[in-house]
Amino acid sequence: MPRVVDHRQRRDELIDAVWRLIVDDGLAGITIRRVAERSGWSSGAVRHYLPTREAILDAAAQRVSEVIEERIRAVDTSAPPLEALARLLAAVLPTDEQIHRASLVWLAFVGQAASDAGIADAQGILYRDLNQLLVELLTELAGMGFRVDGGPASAALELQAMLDGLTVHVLLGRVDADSAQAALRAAVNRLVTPSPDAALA
Amino acid sequence: MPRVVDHRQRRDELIDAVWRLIVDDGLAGITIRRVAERSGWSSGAVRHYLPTREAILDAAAQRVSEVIEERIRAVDTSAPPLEALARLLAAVLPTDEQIHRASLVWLAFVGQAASDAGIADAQGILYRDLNQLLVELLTELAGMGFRVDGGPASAALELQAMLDGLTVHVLLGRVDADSAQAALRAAVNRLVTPSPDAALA
Amino acid sequence: MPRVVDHRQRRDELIDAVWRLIVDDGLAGITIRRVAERSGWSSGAVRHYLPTREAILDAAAQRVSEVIEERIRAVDTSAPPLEALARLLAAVLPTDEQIHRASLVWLAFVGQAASDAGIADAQGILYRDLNQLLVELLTELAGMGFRVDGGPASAALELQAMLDGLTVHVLLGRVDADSAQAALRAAVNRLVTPSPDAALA
Amino acid sequence: MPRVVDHRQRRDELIDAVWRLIVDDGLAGITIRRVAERSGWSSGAVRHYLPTREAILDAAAQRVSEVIEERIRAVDTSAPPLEALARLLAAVLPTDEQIHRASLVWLAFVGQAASDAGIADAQGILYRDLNQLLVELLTELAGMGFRVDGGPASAALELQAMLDGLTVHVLLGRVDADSAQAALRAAVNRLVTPSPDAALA
DNA sequence: CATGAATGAGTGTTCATTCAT
DNA sequence: TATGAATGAACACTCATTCAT
Repeated sequence: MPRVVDHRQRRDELIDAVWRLIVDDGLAGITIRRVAERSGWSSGAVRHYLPTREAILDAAAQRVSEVIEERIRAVDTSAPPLEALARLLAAVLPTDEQIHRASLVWLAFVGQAASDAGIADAQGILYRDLNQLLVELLTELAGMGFRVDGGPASAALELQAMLDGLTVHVLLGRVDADSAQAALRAAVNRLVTPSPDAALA
Repeated sequence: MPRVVDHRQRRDELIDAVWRLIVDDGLAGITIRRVAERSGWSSGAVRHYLPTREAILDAAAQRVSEVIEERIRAVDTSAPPLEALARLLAAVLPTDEQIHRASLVWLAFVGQAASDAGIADAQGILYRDLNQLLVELLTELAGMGFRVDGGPASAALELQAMLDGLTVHVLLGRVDADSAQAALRAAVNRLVTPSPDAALA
Repeated sequence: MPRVVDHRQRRDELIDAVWRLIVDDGLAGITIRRVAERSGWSSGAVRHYLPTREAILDAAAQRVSEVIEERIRAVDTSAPPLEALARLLAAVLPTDEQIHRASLVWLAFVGQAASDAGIADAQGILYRDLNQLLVELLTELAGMGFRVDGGPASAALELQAMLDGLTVHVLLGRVDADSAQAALRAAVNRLVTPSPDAALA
Repeated sequence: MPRVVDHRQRRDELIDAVWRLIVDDGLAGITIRRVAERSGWSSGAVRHYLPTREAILDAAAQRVSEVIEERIRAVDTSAPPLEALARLLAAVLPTDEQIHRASLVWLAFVGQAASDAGIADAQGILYRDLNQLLVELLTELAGMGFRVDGGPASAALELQAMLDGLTVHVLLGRVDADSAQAALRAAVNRLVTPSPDAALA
């Protein structure tokens, strides 16, 4: 049993080294040797936990999803739904160090997803999970009498697109994180409005 | 007199081969040998026009910008501004074969832009040019009495983020092109509305 | 535990292969692939011990100095000083197989020393060590009442020049080793003569 | 006829470029491309005068011999023979810019001569011509009543060895030109002495 | 005579991977 | 579990050489 913990921890150390390499040099900078050097282990030891280069990249990509999912789950959904929605979107925008790093790695993999099934899977799960959560929240809001323009599915699609687009632009230094967050809030306010009925009530 | 060769055309042939390789195998699939094989030229001949791997990638990235800029310029801006705006956004979404290919290559490079100055430059120019055009159109609309929510700069930022986000999702098969286009149109209609004054007139 | 290997011995094997290549084809014949073939190892294995071409050449050049220094140290300096001097010079002339091979490699590197600091260093050490030893012996002889024409420093310079010149000519087949040795002995006898005082005694 | 002059002149230009490359980077720095760049001609043009790399190197090596032979022939042999001998040796030591450059190129080729017949030939001719001239002068001196230690052939061998050895050491910065010249003069004076008979006369 | 386009072999080097210890 | 020796293919790049113009 303690062995398992060791194994998990060692793998995490290695994946962290992979992330650092990706942040510094991009995906092209990932080689087993460099992962070994960065992590302080021998290349043979790396192989025990991440046997091939593909495994290394898959693990790093999967970890991105895990980290972001964790942030999503950490959002307090007991708040008023409109506030919860805003917090959720804020949680996945690259606003602090942790999510910024994770997003940089995500960005590095996005281009690979088009021609690499493993990467596409890891990113697809993240996409679908967030999409599902957005649809749920928007459906809940609709049930509470809010007007959700175009319906929950369509609104979720718009928000998620804007979220990913803003993430790209923030990471590439074209937009600052505050403007991105403001833009996202404005979009939410335009998509989800108090219903006329509610206003009458 | 030396053999006469149309340098521009040969370069274009080679870049086309590079694009095909990127579409098929992603950026990692680009090697000088493969470019040579795909293009039907020897590796030495490739070197005449694209002397290093970096030059190959830069040329391919720059071509993305050129192709998309061309599509932007081809949009009929003499149409009513709201229609022109819609057409512009439709023109850069991956709806037909040409822009789909270009966008796939764009996507492959997006992740590299974070750690490669040359790529970042080529993509930055495209970003700024489109941003400027969006701001201009939205400013024009504001001048015509439309209400542009948050002002032209903010609205342009939102639209461009959604555009890039949708592009990513369409390319990765998460959203179909029609839904993307509909989402974009809906966003425009929510951002740009006939002013109350105009309604009275 | 990793496979246990005698690094020193493996390196020596490789350097020996390098020497054989230099003797056969000159410096221009040194490529990593050829070193691998000659030594019977794979190119990747060569890299373990001599990671770059420069390292290969430096190691080969350094070995020349080591081999010749060893021969110098092997000279019996307890013999009468005039005899010791003659033996020293004979030891570094290409008279037997070992020194002949070493001198051929030395010759191959001499031309490189003018534009390669690493080679120049390896050869410079050898030059200075031999020069110092010559000066010491000549000084000793002067102290014993011999007349050293021009003084020890000047005489050492002359002898070392003649030694290297003779080496070149022997290696290039212009002079046979016996004539070279005779010439060197004659030069010594002309430079170092019994003093008139001693003659009187 | 004027064509021939052109051809000769063009070749000389090219060989001069080769020399400059050798002086700067050593023999390994010689490539046809670099010769073309240095000379200001296209690589195709170089080929007209020096069709292969081997031809380039042979021409450069041969020119060394020509330049040095010219210097030898320029020595005034009408001077008193002992003086003429000193002047001859001084003329071929790297004392001025021209002979220094030529000697650097000579040095670069010396190591190649052991494994390259073409180079060996060019250098062999120079060696033999100088040897012959030395033997002649020494024989003449012997005929004039001087004592030539060991006889003209042996003395020539010694002087030529010292000359080449000193050249190497001067070029590699181990000995300055003045000391070299002094050493050579001292050696001459030791080898060639006024005969006792002559002294009586 | 002169150009430079084109070839394809060869270079040093890096790499993922295997495996004996 | 862990090491690092060993392999050999692949990489970017350079080169000498050929040849159409």
